[in-house]
Amino acid sequence: MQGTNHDDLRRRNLSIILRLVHRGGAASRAQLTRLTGLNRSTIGALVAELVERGLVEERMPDPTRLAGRPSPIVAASDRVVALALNPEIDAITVGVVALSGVVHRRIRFATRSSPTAAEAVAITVSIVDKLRSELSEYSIIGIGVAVPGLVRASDGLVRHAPHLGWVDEPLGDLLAAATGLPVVAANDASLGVTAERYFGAGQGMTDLIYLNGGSSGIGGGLVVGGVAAGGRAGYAGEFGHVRVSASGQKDSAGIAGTLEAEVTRDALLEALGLRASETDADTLERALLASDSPVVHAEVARQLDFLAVALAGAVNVLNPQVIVLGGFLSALHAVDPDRLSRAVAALSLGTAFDGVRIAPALLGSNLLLIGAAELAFEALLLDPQLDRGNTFALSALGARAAVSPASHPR
Amino acid sequence: MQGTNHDDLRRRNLSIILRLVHRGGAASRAQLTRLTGLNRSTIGALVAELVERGLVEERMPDPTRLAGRPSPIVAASDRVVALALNPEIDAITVGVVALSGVVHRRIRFATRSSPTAAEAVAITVSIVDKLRSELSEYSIIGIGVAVPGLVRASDGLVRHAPHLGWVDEPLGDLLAAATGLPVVAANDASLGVTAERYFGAGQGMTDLIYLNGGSSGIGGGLVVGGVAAGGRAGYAGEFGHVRVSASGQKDSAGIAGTLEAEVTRDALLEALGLRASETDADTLERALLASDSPVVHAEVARQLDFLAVALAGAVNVLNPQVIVLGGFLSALHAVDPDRLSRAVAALSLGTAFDGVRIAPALLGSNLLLIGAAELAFEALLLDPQLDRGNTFALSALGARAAVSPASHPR
DNA sequence: AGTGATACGTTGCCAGAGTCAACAAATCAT
DNA sequence: ATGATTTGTTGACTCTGGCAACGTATCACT
Repeated sequence: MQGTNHDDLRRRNLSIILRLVHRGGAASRAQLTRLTGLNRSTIGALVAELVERGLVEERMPDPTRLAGRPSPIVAASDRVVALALNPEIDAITVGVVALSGVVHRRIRFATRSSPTAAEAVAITVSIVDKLRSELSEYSIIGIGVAVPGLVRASDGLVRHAPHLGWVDEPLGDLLAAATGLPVVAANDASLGVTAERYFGAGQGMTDLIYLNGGSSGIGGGLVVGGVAAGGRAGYAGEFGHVRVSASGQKDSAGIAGTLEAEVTRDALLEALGLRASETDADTLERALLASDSPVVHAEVARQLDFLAVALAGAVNVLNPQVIVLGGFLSALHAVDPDRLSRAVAALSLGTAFDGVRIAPALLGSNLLLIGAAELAFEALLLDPQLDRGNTFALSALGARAAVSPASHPR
Repeated sequence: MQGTNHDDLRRRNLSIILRLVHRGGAASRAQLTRLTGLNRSTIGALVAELVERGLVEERMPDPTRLAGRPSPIVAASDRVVALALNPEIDAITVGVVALSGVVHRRIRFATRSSPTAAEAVAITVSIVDKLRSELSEYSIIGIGVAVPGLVRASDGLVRHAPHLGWVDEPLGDLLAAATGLPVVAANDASLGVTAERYFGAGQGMTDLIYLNGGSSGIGGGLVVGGVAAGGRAGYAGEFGHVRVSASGQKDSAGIAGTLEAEVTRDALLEALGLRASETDADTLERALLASDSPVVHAEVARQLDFLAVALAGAVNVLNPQVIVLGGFLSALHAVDPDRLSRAVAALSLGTAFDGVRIAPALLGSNLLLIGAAELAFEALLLDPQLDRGNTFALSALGARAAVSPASHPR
């Protein structure tokens, strides 16, 4: 329970304004005045400080059709960026995402085999090194990592990433040492919920559930009472391992009858007669919608019914406003939204399900990059007055081979 | 996204101090200084304001064995109270709970049959009326109601309380009109979690799950990321209706195979050969522990295994620090804690279950009164500067029959 | 075009809250 | 009794947001 003093007050207000323009998009000063309830002069002073720190930019007019003096538009800067990293089985993806929401760059480096943590770091460093000249024009806040597995929130230790074959890999520390930048890492699904919550299907929601179906399982995340649920150690959101059936079918963790064991993309592909390697999310959805095979329909119905058990459980316990489905779960939902709705309704309390919307995820392939960048931005959003040694980090990166990280000043 | 101005700052700091002494018990000024990080002089001023408002009292010294000038002890007032109300099938319980945590009074009014909402209000008013002289010495903040059913958080409308047979009863409005006091109502289980969180087995926890087993079902509540989860409309925490089995056994809401359908107190009593009416929670626990009947053991094992399914699901999704079990679930747990632990471990991700403690609820019969009072105190804790017209309310109460509530000033 | 209305940024002054430093007070240790 | 230590108290200070008057930029109507 921290007390609040004068400095905190300023910080908070700066933070609130920066959050507003970052998450809500550009806004006029007048709008900020109304949204925050602060005085015009105060907004003026706060915006001025943010401009001076290079965090926001003021664009003039904007074709306004209102009477009165036009209000300058305040927008989050394009030049303040976070690096986003997403290691996967067959590729490392690095993104350069601006505070304004723009994804400046997105580089996918395909790997022959699943990379080790050290390889992932090396590849990231080499990609970033190639971008040096471009990056030198930006202020780099830090690196956000979306890991397909369980990550300890405190230090970015990857506890267990089954698909990558990583166990207790100190990815966060390795990356920080190699780049000199602050690194934050989290589970990919929980970053998906962050992205969808601020920029996608969950905008403005305080209670939402997000489930993502990937090739290797089902993950998810949740927002409860406006707070992203991390749990005791950041492992919350593992909807895939919730039990939904009495069958003996086991999932990747060896637990029987779970959502992940019953609802799989592979089973859908098999029913459709498609190959996993050549089927992305959109193709799958189109194929499912186009199919009139009774086998496919039966499989879809079976999976929807199991999905409903998990969703109903979550509805009863969390009484959310919206359930967002991503990946192949979105395709599954698209085939027969009514069936899913009815099944969830049948298995949940009427009052709790009342008003719950089931919606497909809106953000596509940039989802994880945006989520990961958001994670890195969080420190800045929390304290816009924080000094950032971005130039340093970059030079450190260039000299990485020659100088040991420990010898850098600071 | 509200901005913070000077007044808010003061309010926040007052709020933080009041919360600290209310929830953490009495503390010296020096301790408050350390806890909040605020300046000594600031703490002095803030405490002085709280004293002046009658919300806290300063007791002198306290046998301290430290060197230095002794610091006055700041304690929440005994004279600032909330009324707590808990309507049940066979009784109405009214409590007078002080901000200090003391339960001044607890009056149980047995009813022959399940009371209607109007009857509950009438009984409450008459009980409060009898306490008039005692209450006149107190400052009454408001009324908190713990309802065994679904309550809309915004206005205290009881949507559905199956055991009382209430549907859409505007209990909150009725009580407010009859007493002139602010009324807040919530589900009894979610108030249980509040009470346990602040004063019981969940002290200091940011992520906890609470399940309570009552004679008529299983309810619960949860705290996620330090925030009590209410959900979209305050219906969160209905663990009883989560599906745990493929059986056709239906629960009170007509859903098959749920926790509430499989895990019941009646089944335990039947196995033990006991009568519901003459068995309270303690008796049940003792009987279960003493029994060596294989029938009883089998039933306990069966129920524990189903309970484990629900808990494991919650563990996977929420990654809590502690699971608190109340009511007959506490007794069930006491019989074979290891079995439950092992079963939950087997059904949840190792990393997510790692470090989760399963503990019995600590607060006994005052649980709901404390939780309900806490609900009523919340407004005061949020804004200690709020003016309260307590004297008014009391006189209004006495004159209730003669004067219509609308004609009261303010 | 000219004029008024409207909306908004700017400026200088003010009030309130927390900080700071010096001092006083109350205890323990020697 | 003296000093060390911890803490409350007091008044000067700083910083932040509020406020009101003023200036400015647009729209709408004549």
